[in-house]
Amino acid sequence: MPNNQFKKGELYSFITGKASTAIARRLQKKFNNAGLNLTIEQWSVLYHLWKEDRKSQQELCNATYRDKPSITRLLDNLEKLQLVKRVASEDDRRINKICLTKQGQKLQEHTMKLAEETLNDALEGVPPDQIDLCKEVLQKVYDNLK
Amino acid sequence: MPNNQFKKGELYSFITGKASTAIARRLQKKFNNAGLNLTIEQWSVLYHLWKEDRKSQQELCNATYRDKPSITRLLDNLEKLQLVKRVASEDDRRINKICLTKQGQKLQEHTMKLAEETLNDALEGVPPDQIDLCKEVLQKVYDNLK
DNA sequence: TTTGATTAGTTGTTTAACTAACTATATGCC
DNA sequence: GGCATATAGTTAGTTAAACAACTAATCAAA
Repeated sequence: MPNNQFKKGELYSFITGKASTAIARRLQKKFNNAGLNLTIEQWSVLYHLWKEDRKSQQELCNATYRDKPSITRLLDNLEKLQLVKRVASEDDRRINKICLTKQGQKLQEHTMKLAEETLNDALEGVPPDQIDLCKEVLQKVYDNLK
Repeated sequence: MPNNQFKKGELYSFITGKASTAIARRLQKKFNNAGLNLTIEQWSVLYHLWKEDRKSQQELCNATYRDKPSITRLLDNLEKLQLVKRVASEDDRRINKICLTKQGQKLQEHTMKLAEETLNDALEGVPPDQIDLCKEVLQKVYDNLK
């Protein structure tokens, strides 16, 4: 086995796991320490609803890069936590519009602050132009695989 | 809510999810298409065993950034597939040395080739120096959060 | 207008991550 | 030797991802 392949393997682990899971774990810990009973996955759904409410489940799939069953279950749990409500669309009865509850809205400010902190922790000492370039590379990777 | 926070949110989603899950999904598909009954997570454990056999479970935890229960279950499944075997250490009976079976060894060449293909697909058109810089940024992120 | 295809969402099943609580072995100190 | 502590690994319970198979509503074309 040529050594080259293991080098690529290292690169693979960088891209697929290490940094991204570290960020998610850090944010999750901040949530837990703040007494917020919320998973990162649930937060990532709320995030897109804070930008624009009343999205359909399909729109949430596209926004969060998840498939439909994943969104169904995440919304099940978010409804149990009374953070969102499914509201049947009047125009098209197949569609659920997902609405934030008061409680769901209230979480925005605090959790976004914790997310910002997490990113600041993560990116400390990384120059802005390198952040931009890294973002470009990751976007390119995503586009390449679309 | 200042718009700045949503910009950071976008960055967050770039780093934590999009590209990395796209790569993993692509490789998983290659495995499935090749008729390999193997998850990416299982493969990532085998990967470290191919580099060096007879690692303890704790060493696999460190190598793969997983906790002990995760490794326990992954090894349960890898044992079911008869790709590895737990062998009690003679020096310290708390320790399991994880050994590749013949079948486990045989998977290396094919799957590493598919992983290399996946990385080539993912990184097509990205100059090597940008790949290196991206890798450095992700390493820095990981170190910042350690 | 009815039939066929498409779209939106749900359910079932398997695999995996994370936390907490647990057992068993080893180590260090008195 | 005996006790406290640390280390290696397992088990239990919840949440989530991926895939396949499913229901219900809509749309389009004959």
